[in-house]
Amino acid sequence: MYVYIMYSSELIKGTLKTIVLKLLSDNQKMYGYEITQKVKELTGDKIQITEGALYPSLHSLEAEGILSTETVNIGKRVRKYYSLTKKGKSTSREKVSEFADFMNTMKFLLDIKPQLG
Amino acid sequence: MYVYIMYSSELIKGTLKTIVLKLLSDNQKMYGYEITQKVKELTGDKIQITEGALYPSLHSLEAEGILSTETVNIGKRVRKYYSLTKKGKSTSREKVSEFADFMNTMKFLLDIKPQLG
DNA sequence: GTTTAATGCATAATACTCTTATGTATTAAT
DNA sequence: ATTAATACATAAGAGTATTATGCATTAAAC
Repeated sequence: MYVYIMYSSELIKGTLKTIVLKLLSDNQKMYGYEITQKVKELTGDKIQITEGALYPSLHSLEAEGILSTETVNIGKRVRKYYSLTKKGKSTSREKVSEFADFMNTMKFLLDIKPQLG
Repeated sequence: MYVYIMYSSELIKGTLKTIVLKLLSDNQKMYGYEITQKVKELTGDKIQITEGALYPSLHSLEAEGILSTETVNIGKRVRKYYSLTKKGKSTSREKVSEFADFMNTMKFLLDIKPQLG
C-alpha cells in the first residue's frame, strides 16, 4: 500500500482509507496527488502512499458513496478532487475513532509486563 | 487474520506477527491455542486471532529462524510450544519499537487540525 | 451415556489489499 | 533538450487474512 522509508510493509497495511478520510475531513477537498504529498510531508517521509494503492482505494470509496468527485481542468492537465459525502463524514469519524481505540488496545497489548507464575 | 467483535478487518491487518512476538518475549514459551486465548483475554475479545491466520504465521516465523518449537504430549493430545530464538528476541524488540513509532506517526496524522487558508 | 463445547493441531480455496511495473500526458526545471 | 515533477490510471503478481474444513482428544452439559 505504501512505500515506507521507515515502516515495514505489513505494519502499515489497512490504514490507507483511514488516513485518506481523516485528511479529507480536515481539508474539504483534495486530489490524489495532493494526498500523497500531504502524507509524505506530514510524516517526514515515513509513510509514502503509492499511486497503485491510492487510486483504486479512492475509486472504491467513491463507489461506496463515501466520496464524491469534481473534475477540474488546470490548463491542459486534469485534477480530480475528492470530498466527503454526508455518509463519508460519519464514516470518517467512525474510522478515526475506531483506529484510536485500536491503538489503545495495541498499546496495552505491547506494553504488558512479563507474566509471573 | 482475526475475528474482531470490535475492529474492522482491514484496520488490524499486519499486526499479527508483532503481537505474537511480544507475547513470546513476555512468556518464554507458548502454544498456538494459548496465544489465541491470551490475546482474546487481554483485549476483552476485541482482537480474536483465527487459527487460519495464526498457524501459517507461526510456521513462517519458524522457517525464518525467529521461533523454535518443542512438541509436548499432554495425555494423547499434542502441544507445540513456540519460543523466541536469539534472532527472534531482537526481531521482537525491533517489531515492537517499530510499531510504537508507527503509532506515534499515526496519532499525529489523525489528530491534525483543519488546515486554514 | 451421549451430545456439545472446548482444546489443539493443520491446510486449502477464496478474497482482499498492497507492491511493482507500466502507460499516457502536461508542465516546470536543468 | 532532457529530466523531474505533476496527475491520472490499470494490470500482474505477491502477501496476508477470512472462511471453511478436517481430524482428534478431553471436559462439560443434558
